[in-house]
Amino acid sequence: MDNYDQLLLKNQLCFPLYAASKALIRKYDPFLKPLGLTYTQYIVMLVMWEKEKCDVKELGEAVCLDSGTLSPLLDKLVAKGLLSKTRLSDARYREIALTEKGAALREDAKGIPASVGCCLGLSEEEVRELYKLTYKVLENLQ
Amino acid sequence: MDNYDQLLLKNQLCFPLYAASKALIRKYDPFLKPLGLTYTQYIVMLVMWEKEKCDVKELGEAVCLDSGTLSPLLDKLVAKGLLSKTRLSDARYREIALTEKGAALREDAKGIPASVGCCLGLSEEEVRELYKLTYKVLENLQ
DNA sequence: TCTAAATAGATTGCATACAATTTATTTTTA
DNA sequence: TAAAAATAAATTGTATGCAATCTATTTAGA
Repeated sequence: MDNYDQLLLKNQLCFPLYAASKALIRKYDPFLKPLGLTYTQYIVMLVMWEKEKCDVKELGEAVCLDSGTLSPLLDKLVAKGLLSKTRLSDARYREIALTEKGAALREDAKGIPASVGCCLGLSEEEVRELYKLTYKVLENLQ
Repeated sequence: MDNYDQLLLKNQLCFPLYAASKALIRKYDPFLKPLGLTYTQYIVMLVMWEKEKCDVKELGEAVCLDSGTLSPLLDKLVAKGLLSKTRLSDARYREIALTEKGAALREDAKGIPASVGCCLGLSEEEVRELYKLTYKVLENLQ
């Protein structure tokens, strides 16, 4: 352990986390393509299917994205007819809301988690462990 | 467990993996800024510090990036004087090599893994477990 | 109440990512 | 050996990410 070199790629934790994340995101693509969604758009729709309506900041906190990413992305989802964006009485806020079309898309997405999940090749316990550890990292880093 | 809804964001494994990866990458920024590197450039330099020289494809496999990302990124590292790029006798290949300046930068990077590692808030065993699981996912998805 | 501070969201600029295509070169094979 | 297939790297086009800044509005405070 004396010669343990922290600068070797294989001794870095960040790299497999980064690479696994990218690889997993790519696994969604063939399932999301028929729905006309990108991965990031899918994450946003997941939150909207839960919340029905919210403002941009609240949405951003839920998906860990700032307005620099969300603003143009929401415009695209509005253009697709999946979401709507309106000014609130406090005109600094925008209300993002699910449209009927957006709500209907949920049915088409139902099978996706299971389809992707089986590519992982992890046991249920390993999935739980990975889930727990990544959330712990996420919370500690925020 | 009957009402377990796979489409809830909190029931997705992909999201904490994706968000933790982004959060961890951002932790590197203040340490990399003095070296004039981005996170992706740092990952590439990690490999070059090990290999000294290699072709673009080999590098791409090591860092899980394709030529679409690597070509412009390598041009930037060459422009910074950290790497060199030359044609090989088989003129389809380019040899990417560490310059003296690039090799010297390694000293400045030595403390980075430890600096970032302590932000994680994980025990050594948890780090090992997360490392193992993310590599397993990465291998299974490739 | 008038102005300064605060706040939400949009915009700008730069750096990835990656699929798909293109270009340059080498290897195969009919 | 000349055309076809294969291969490495570059280019193109689209979609993030995010820091930094800007704009519009609202709130606080002298």
